[in-house]
Amino acid sequence: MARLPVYLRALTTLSEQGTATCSSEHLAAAAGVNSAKLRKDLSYLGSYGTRGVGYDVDYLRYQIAREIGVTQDWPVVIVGIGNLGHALANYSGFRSRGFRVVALLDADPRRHEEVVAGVDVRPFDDLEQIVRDHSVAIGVIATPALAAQDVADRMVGCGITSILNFAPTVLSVPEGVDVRKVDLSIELQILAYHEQRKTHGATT
Amino acid sequence: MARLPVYLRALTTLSEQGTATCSSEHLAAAAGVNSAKLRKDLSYLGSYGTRGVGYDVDYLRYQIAREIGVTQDWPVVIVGIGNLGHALANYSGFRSRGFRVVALLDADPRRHEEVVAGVDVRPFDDLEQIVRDHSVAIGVIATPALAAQDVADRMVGCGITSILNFAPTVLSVPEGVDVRKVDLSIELQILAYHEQRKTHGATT
DNA sequence: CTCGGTTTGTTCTCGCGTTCACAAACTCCT
DNA sequence: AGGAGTTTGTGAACGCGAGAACAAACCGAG
Ligand SMILES: NC(=O)c1ccc[n+]([C@@H]2O[C@H](COP(=O)([O-])OP(=O)(O)OC[C@H]3O[C@@H](n4cnc5c(N)ncnc54)[C@H](O)[C@@H]3O)[C@@H](O)[C@H]2O)c1
Ligand SMILES: NC(=O)c1ccc[n+]([C@@H]2O[C@H](COP(=O)([O-])OP(=O)(O)OC[C@H]3O[C@@H](n4cnc5c(N)ncnc54)[C@H](O)[C@@H]3O)[C@@H](O)[C@H]2O)c1
Repeated sequence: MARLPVYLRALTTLSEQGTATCSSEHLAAAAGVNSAKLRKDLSYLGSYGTRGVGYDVDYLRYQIAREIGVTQDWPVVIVGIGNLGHALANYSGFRSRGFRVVALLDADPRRHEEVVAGVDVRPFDDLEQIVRDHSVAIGVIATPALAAQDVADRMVGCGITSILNFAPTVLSVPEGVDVRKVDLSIELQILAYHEQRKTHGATT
Repeated sequence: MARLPVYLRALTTLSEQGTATCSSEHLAAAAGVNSAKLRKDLSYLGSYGTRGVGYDVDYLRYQIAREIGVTQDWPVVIVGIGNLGHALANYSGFRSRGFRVVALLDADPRRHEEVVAGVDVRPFDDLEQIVRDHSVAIGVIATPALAAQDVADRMVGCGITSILNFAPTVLSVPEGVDVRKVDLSIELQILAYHEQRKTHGATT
């Protein structure tokens, strides 16, 4: 389920606050979901709670982390080191959650002199070798929209099976490759849509 | 619906390619959805297609833009001009879609000397005045997680009713305020989850 | 040991979104 | 003008996730 990471973060927060055990009601409130939904999600992993008591925070946290795969170390490559690529490379929240940026790639030779967050920017053509050397399975695309499909094809071609795409394009990839799209303009447009309905008061 | 912006972008692409009219099948492929779903979504706005022919690209594009509210100009404030805030402020895709960044706010006085993308960074305490002067309805939070709830409260307090949150926290806001959350770590964790299932081959 | 209070795990129902399938409507060719 | 082919708009069935409700299990007090 896509909610497990949210639970994981809520549990981490609780653990840092010194909470040793918590009820589904409490955790659900921290995660912003219904308590019945939370219990159903957790029961899908197994019976890690104790009736009448609740869940052991650290134990449940480990179980969810194991289920998601955060106990492993995931090597990641980022392609397109522009505005967004810089921010992503500098983001500490990735490493702390088991994701290790092994390479930053860009097609622009002028970028290749840069070192961002301790990793030097390398030519995009190094992709195949880097993916092979580090067994990379996850790639991040932060290039302009026009280049995104080409980058995705190259990624798929050398064995990457999960792509996080920031470019505003629908990528076509073969079966078995997961793509998640983050489109900030669309997020804003959805907000604007609701905003317009609020003020304009359309009822239809 | 949350898919309208996707259709809008697909239509824009088609228009730039010189396509004057298109079938629901064609547009659905470009948007990555089922054609029946697309037709039902569009019929919700009205009957803008012609049977046996398809949809007039530019006409439909305008109708969707009007429905979403992209024909208007939406003033936006960004709070937290760190790594991510810089990238957002520099992003040209916002302005081209009707969103105008009227202010960049940060609590750190050292940031106040900076000018990012032609807009100078101002103290966070200027929030109320800026929102009032520009009738801002949409706020973007790019601060660390600990500050996010405080920032959201201040935003709500001065009349902002739509928030785009990049901090990894669940914000609690009163009824009537929309919050959309973008959490990149969660996106990666979802990919890792599927990745693990692929390789490890769990069947349960 | 028993009983009341508490909380999980699960079942059942409801509602929504998706998808199929088809009639209505339009174009073009003859 | 008429018919064949094409495409929209929509009614109906399907599937699935969400939420309510309840029984089973656990703890602690007496
Ligand atoms: N900056 C933002 O806040 C933001 C917000 C939303 C979406 N986006 C999207 O993210 C993407 C990147 O945005 P940005 O602001 O960083 O753009 P940018 O122009 O600053 O950076 C793009 C980088 O990609 C590199 N590049 C171009 N073609 C390439 C290729 N074929 N292979 C490898 N690298 C290539 C360029 O050299 C450049 O360094 C864009 O698609 C944009 O629409 C950005
Ligand atoms: N950088 C990324 O790529 C990335 C990716 C995913 C999520 N995030 C999240 O986005 C947020 C920002 O990330 P970042 O890398 O830009 O962090 P950052 O530390 O570079 O920037 C945060 C900025 O917020 C300012 N700030 C702190 N408290 C504030 C307050 N109360 N009011 C106003 N401004 C305040 C700081 O002065 C700083 O300039 C974080 O919550 C982070 O978890 C960032």
